[in-house]
Amino acid sequence: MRIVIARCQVDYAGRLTAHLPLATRVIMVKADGSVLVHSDGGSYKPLNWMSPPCTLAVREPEPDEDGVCAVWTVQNDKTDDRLVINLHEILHDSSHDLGVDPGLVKDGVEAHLQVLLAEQVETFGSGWRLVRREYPTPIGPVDLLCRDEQGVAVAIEVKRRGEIDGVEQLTRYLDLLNRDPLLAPVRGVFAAQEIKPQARTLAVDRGITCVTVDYDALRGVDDPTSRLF
Amino acid sequence: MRIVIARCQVDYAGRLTAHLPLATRVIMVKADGSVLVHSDGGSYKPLNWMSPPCTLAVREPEPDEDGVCAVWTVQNDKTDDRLVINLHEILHDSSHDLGVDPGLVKDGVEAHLQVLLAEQVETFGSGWRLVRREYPTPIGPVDLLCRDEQGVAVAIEVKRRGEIDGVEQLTRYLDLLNRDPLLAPVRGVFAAQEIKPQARTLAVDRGITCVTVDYDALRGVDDPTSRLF
DNA sequence: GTATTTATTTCGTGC
DNA sequence: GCACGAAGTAAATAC
Repeated sequence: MRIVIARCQVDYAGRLTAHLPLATRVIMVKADGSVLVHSDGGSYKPLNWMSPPCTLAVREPEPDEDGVCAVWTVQNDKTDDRLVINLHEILHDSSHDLGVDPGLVKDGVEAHLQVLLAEQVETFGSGWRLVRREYPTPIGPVDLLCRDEQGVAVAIEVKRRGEIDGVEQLTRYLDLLNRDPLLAPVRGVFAAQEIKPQARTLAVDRGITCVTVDYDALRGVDDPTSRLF
Repeated sequence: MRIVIARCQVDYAGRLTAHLPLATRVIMVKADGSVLVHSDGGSYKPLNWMSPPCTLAVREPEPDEDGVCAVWTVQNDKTDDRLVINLHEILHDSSHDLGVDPGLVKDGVEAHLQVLLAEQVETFGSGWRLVRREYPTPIGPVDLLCRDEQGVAVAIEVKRRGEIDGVEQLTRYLDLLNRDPLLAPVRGVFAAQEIKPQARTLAVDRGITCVTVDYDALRGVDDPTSRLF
């Protein structure tokens, strides 16, 4: 990992064209050759960057390139994406051996929510039972297929954040499932930690029940031995 | 901007829980208090981070925290998201004044594609004319509304990459527009630089015409004085 | 390998 | 300020 702090001007050409005027920024060059240009604010996203696989070439400035002390060209090895950095003044330059990172361990994503709800289908109503998780259809699996207390089939779409796309997806599943005489009529439930107003409106309009689920509460009831970690 | 290179262990708790085992990494602390933890590879995305607004608190290790030389806690000011960094060995620590960044100038996104197509509706067929760009409907504006060579109304959805969502969106617009007796019948055209097979299948099934557009060719014909820069 | 879905998405834009 | 759509989306996962 090489870290350079420099007054520089950056141009990107590839899927779009972007330009950064002359200013002081941090340039990170990673072991795989990828380059990140960061400012002193904003989010975790760099102002400009080049993803691996790519190659960094350094050249001296031409006589007419006024004030430039070096030109870095980072060329993607597979596409014609290119990043050109005109360095005007280098304020810091250091290299460090970091080794390979052991990587991140995660928990709490949609998959886990689906597992928890499958274990606790009574969240939706007393007497409900799970038919199966990832119930297959020709256009993809439905998250959960259940039977309610009266034995009526219910297709449940699980999202962390419920948006309009999820309602469209569930609608397509319901259309298909209702063609199956062994299942029909099939009701729909849209379950998410948070449901956007537009999504809720569309769902209700289509006769789909919206359920807001509490992830922490589900996790609290969860059997600790089945935890991901 | 403060840059620290250290052997550290990182834990995030918030919308999910994530853990980074002990390893050497780069920690960036930006002027707005945000923190980024980078490894020497992967993408431009940090392994772990905290977005502003947030506050960094540093404390001495407890006697039972073996091998830890400092504990950094980065707490989001608005949510209960928290990042805890256990520093075991600091290999580098420097601070730099970068000033405010003048920001990025972009070109080539969907908006520009829409402008180019609006200027060159004959791309779709000889004799076509533009009624208006961003034609309003109750559920949002249609990218382009045109009349074909026979005067039939056509709603055009423009995307850089044509996916199934875009077809769903155009379908909703067409449903609405076809209720307007002054417009009906309204045809649909799905225009993108690249159209995914599934999206194409769905579009064709719904009687929507798919058009693959060449951005470079459109730009080549473009009047240079109307360019964004 | 390709296609699909998710994301601690982030980021802009319109209301 | 909130809601929605796009992103040089990137990254993980299913097929």
